[in-house]
Amino acid sequence: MAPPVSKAVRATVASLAERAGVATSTVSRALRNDPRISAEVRQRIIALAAEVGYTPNVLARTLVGGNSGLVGLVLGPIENPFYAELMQMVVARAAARGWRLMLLHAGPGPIEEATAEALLQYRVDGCLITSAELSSRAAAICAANKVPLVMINRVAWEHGSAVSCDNQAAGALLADLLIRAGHRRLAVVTGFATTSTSTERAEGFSRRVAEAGLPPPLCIGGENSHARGFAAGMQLAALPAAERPEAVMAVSDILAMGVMDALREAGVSVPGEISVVGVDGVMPARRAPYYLTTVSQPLEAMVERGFDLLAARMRDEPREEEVVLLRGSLTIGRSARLHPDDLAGNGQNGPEA
Amino acid sequence: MAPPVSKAVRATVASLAERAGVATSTVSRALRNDPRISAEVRQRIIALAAEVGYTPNVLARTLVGGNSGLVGLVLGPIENPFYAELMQMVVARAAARGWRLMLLHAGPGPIEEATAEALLQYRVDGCLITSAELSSRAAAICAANKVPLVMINRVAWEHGSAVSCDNQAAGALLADLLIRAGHRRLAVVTGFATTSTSTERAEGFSRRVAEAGLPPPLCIGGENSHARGFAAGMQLAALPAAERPEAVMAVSDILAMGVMDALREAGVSVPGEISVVGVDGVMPARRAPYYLTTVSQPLEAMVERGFDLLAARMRDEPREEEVVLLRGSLTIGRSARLHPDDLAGNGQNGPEA
DNA sequence: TTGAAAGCGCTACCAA
DNA sequence: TTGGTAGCGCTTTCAA
Repeated sequence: MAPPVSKAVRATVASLAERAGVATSTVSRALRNDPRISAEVRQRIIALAAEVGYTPNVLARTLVGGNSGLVGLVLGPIENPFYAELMQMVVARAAARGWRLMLLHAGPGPIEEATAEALLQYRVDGCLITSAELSSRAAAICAANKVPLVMINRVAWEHGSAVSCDNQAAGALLADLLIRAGHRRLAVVTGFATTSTSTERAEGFSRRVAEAGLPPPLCIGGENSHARGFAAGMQLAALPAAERPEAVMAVSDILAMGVMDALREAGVSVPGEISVVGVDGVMPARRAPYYLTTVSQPLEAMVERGFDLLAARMRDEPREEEVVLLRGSLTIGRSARLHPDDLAGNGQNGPEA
Repeated sequence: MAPPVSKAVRATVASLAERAGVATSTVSRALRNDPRISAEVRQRIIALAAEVGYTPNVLARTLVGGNSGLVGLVLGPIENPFYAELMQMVVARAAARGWRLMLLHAGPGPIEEATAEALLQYRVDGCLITSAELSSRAAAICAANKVPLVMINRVAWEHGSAVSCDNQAAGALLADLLIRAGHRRLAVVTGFATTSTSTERAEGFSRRVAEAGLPPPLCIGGENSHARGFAAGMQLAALPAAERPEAVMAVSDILAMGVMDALREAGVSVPGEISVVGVDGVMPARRAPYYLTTVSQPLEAMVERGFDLLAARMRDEPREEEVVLLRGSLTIGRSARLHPDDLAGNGQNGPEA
């Protein structure tokens, strides 16, 4: 084994061409399986490349006009396990497609302008966004420079496509479930009023409640965090038993977990005295002590469709900016008293699951 | 061929030079504040660049020999909130240093070789690793190509530097705490036997127990997950009360949470009948229903020191590969019965915190 | 089927 | 203080 000395001098098409006694263009073609290279020469060059451990310089390749293979990724606050799980899925599927991820942002708050610049500086092929807080200025930068944008778990605004769960349907599904179980006094714990996921889920829920002729649900919350869910739970627990809702839908699992933690800490039994359901289907909510009944988002499908949209727009396909809505699936847990017929749901959140 | 939709034609040093009536080299220097450019010309060029929305092409800049500004990031399984929190910190600190992150891996299992190749293909300046499972082949690739490697939360092996919490000390600290509280029968719930974090914490704990003349702690576990912690908790709950440990240290918070969930589900009170402590200091463990007593890792300091090490090695400073050990801080919660003197700890994990 | 040469956008070196 | 020019590593005409 040859001991590598100082700055590892990496092989290039030129060095390979020289050693193989051919032109650089021949090396370039052979390495990318261009059909008009004789099998003999191709084999020789490929073998040589492997021997010297040649790695193509993607930067140079991109410079001459190719794709960078880079996809920007903007994540929301990771306190919410949903984003963590989404990220993991994105990483897995990106690798499967041979795309590399540039992690631009993770956390609360808007993405800085300097960060958005990176999209251009590195000639990123496209960008995946899971937080609404890409500043409009940053969005404008992308639009002006034709960087395809796809949002996951958010409906798109001016520019870009989006894939999202059918949040209205999810809210309606849960409303039906709770109403069928006989619950009459209902409540909704909401997230940020500015995010489509929160408002749509609440809307779908409330509409169904209205259609059932029940009084409108009590609405509390206003932020998508465990802490806010906890506060909401305490609020509910403080209500006189006669006024307290019999069932509550939190617009996200993290909120639902907070609600459950607060209720139980306050001595209110879940689901004994109050039923709690959520939306998202995150891992921690599947386990003790929650065993949450929820609508699980089809994470893998969402990410795949998001990448499909991105790929289409990267190919400059003249398709409309589109919004793909995927249906979530009901996961029955033990956090809500349900109608016996509903206890045999698709997914199960319980100790045996 | 179909006419390709015009990609936005971006400004370049050449186009700026032409419009400004100067040479490209002058533009290049002006834009990077080279001192030997007259203020007048510099201003004019900078204004022009701003006017046309010029963005430098980092790829080209890197090609001529500069740094890519790219740092590779390898994460462990995100089921564990510790990795999610670590990631968020890494993103924040990287942005502050003007570095871009290339997210190579997130999840369990080893990093694929194809992924490791990206480090070379994109001329990444360095790589941050938080999972031990960078395959040795991938590590060899980095070593051979002089890509600086820094591990966080793991001790380094052959190649690269590392920054980690003083895990032995953390284990010892918790042992002292529990022993001082009067606990005599102790247990340890371990993670993977192959990760330094798990073994070191268990070692530090066990050594202190031995020094106190107590019988060696019961050891169960073997995997760093909530599920395994839950299983361990069930095992403990099934023990006859006379044999059951009075206190248990889990080597991570996620394990501790699993243990607590299982014990409580089995009707064993925590901390009433058994005390539980963990290590890491993750967010969810700070909240209801855990309020975990734990040793919190100094996340920000760890990331900062990790970046410092990376920066030093990127500058080719001839320093030794080093291991930086940072001390964690005790966070007192309500998951363990403690000596009254210890209840006034540094951090607090409680509803009022 | 292969080669020669012209760049991609940028920086660095050497002159002026 | 500025300009010209030679590449960085790669792909891609255009010729042979």
